[in-house]
Amino acid sequence: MENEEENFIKNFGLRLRFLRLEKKLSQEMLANDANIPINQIGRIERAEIGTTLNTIFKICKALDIPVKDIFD
Amino acid sequence: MENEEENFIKNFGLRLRFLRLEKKLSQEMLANDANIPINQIGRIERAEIGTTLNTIFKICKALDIPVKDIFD
DNA sequence: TAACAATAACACATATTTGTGTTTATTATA
DNA sequence: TATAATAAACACAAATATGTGTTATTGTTA
Repeated sequence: MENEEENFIKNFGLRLRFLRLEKKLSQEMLANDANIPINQIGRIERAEIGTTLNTIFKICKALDIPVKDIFD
Repeated sequence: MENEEENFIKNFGLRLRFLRLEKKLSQEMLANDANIPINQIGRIERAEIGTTLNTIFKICKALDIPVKDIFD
């Protein structure tokens, strides 16, 4: 049985990866657009961290999607 | 001219407060339900901090709403 | 007014994320 | 194979959030 919170973080990471690839962006390109470190995208996608509102906002802006869409 | 990220954090706080009051919960009651410190709710509502995925998940679960609803 | 509940506003140690850099795997392509 | 592009994995300091506690302020009600 999985931990609920960990599962949420993992799903968030998978969703981010899906949306990023959908736009045909590399982690590096997205990181540059969002003005965050290159490694940060990978850490989030691999669910190593539970990122913050600031980073979520910057990423969604770079992906050109409403923030709520990343929680679908 | 407002900073976009700060504005996002502020809106998140206002939205949380609205949803909490809608359910007629005090900060303390919500904090207990979400199993987070009492002060944390206030800090988020006042936009003192840009909270993390973990806390967002716990709060939304306590409010009994999908996470995406807090980003409307 | 007095008493109470709720929130704000502090302080401080701990935990986590962020930012920066480097190195190693992996994947795709010529 | 060889090369390049991409991603993973690692380390570490700095910044921020969390967790805990206390005190002050605000709002409501008797």
